[in-house]
Amino acid sequence: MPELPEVESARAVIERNGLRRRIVDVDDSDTFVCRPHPPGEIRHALLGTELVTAMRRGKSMWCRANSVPEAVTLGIHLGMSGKIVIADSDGTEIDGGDYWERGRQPGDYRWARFTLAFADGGRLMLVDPRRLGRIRLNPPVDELGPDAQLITPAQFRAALAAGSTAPVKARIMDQHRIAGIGNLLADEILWRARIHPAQAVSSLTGPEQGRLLRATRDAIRTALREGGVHALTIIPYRRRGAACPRDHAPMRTGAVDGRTSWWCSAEQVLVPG
DNA sequence: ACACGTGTTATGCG
DNA sequence: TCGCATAACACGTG
Repeated sequence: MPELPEVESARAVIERNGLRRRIVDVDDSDTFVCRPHPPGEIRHALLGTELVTAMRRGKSMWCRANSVPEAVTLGIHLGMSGKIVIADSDGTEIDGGDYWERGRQPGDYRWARFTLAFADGGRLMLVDPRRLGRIRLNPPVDELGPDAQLITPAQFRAALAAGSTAPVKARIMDQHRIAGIGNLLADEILWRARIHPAQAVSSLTGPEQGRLLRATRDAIRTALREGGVHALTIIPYRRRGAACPRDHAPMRTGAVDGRTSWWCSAEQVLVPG
């Protein structure tokens, strides 16, 4: 389910198949997913327009509509269980990969929480069982940190600004500082960098910061190339009884930043500080 | 029946 | 006001 690589897949789906199609109907009746907009507000803003761009920063996407006189952007966030599905009038379904299916079959739109209907009969849907995804107009994307895929060394150092006792895992998952890293990607990055998830950011050494940036880039590049976070090395070893695939020490688990975390008991050691 | 969850955000506390 | 921890959100799955 969606972290940066999956969201990028969804963005590409919209870019390939959702742009330059006239919007003739909008279902924005799910007030939880479309909050804070009242029903009809998003519909009114988009009727008669076409989406013309599909952008992404971190896990957030937004599409510019060719509305006049004022520009409108449609913000899309997949949450934990959201997926973009585009179906043509003949029922052919184009999706963003297999990152969330859980037995769902093409044509099963029970959990369509938001729908754009196009003039040719096609539809773009946010399919989202848990309804933790979100649709809104003009999302404040500037509040997000730099995209984790594109972040520069200077931006990365700034995001790790010292003077904080926060766990490093919480810091790299803070979307306001670095955008795009979720729970699974964070575990992979920290495992690659051989850093304990609960290590205080203020205690990270220069070499550790360097390893962290390299691991971030490598993990994201791999996940993008392989089609999602499922392809990352450590994911199959996030389970009771597993051994680290590098040194075969037992994997440990615990809650860090309120999230289930897994790390190698030998290579990722919590040091005081 | 019950706990869990790959994300975000409101709330409370020091 | 800031940083941080926690609960809440919603609902399918094991």
